[in-house]
Amino acid sequence: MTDDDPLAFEVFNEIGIINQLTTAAFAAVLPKGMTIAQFTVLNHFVRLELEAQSPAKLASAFQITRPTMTSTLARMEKAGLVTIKADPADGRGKLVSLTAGGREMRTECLRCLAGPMAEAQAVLPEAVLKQLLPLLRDVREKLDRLRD
Amino acid sequence: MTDDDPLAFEVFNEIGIINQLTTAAFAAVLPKGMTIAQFTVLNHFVRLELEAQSPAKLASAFQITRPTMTSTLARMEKAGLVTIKADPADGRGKLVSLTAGGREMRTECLRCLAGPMAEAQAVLPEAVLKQLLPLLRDVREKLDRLRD
DNA sequence: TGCTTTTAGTTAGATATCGATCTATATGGT
DNA sequence: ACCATATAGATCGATATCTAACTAAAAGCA
Repeated sequence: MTDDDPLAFEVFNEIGIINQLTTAAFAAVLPKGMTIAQFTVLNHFVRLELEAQSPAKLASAFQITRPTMTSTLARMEKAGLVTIKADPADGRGKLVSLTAGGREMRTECLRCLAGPMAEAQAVLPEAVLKQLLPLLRDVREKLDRLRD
Repeated sequence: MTDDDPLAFEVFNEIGIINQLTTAAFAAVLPKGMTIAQFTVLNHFVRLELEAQSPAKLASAFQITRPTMTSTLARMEKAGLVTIKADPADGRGKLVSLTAGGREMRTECLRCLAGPMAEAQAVLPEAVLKQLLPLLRDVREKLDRLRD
């Protein structure tokens, strides 16, 4: 807003607002009971063609803490979107798998997201997005490396 | 991650991750009990040199809903960071003001944030940030307009 | 004036998120 | 083999966020 802020601060501020606007818009159109967090998990399994994955790996893939993933997975299991079994190879671990219902829900979510997505793409010039993507990837990777 | 995603989707995804990384890093260093949301309110008052502001205007400034602002302000009032009075000019409204304690807390937060901020700026080339800022502002404004 | 609509704020209920802490199991070093 | 450390999950308590629904007051309009 003002000029006396560090550049990075203003960048992070814009990013925060954009994140809020997009997640709110997307969440609003998802099927009743579905959330972005849950959709993200469904999408992860399908896109990477995973059979089974541990909660810890899922948490780390999305940069969230294990307790967060525990609670999200519990809701997803309750909703019949995933199954959670003990890991036979590791007494501490669990293995999460997608159910058929989870797969269908992911497809349904994609259908629901298409509208807002198209709206966004309609107002955002492709040139801007193409410029943004590599810059954001660079920032994300550098911040990610900073994390440890 | 994969190539078959719409460009905008990937951009929003990167933005989401960056947001998560930065807010987590900043939140971690704030004084006990302080949060990003509360700091943002403190900062807003000081930067814009506001005497008093209604909760509704604050909510709209940060793109959050009024219920969210209600709860954040309630915690801030309890912590002695702001005062909340009835608006004499509008029977429905309230007026929020910073207390001396709130002002001090904002300064203290800035001190705490300086470290992580410097770390971030150290790894993020200024050139990249300078390129990013106008692009992000453009995207934010367009998405914001889409909201209504 | 009086009714309708809009706006401000709150309350309730839900999810996501975190840090701190606990239990159980695995791993590593002596 | 044994003990110390590290890792996987779960539990707890807190905050931020949303939508839906409610109350009260202002604004608009006939």
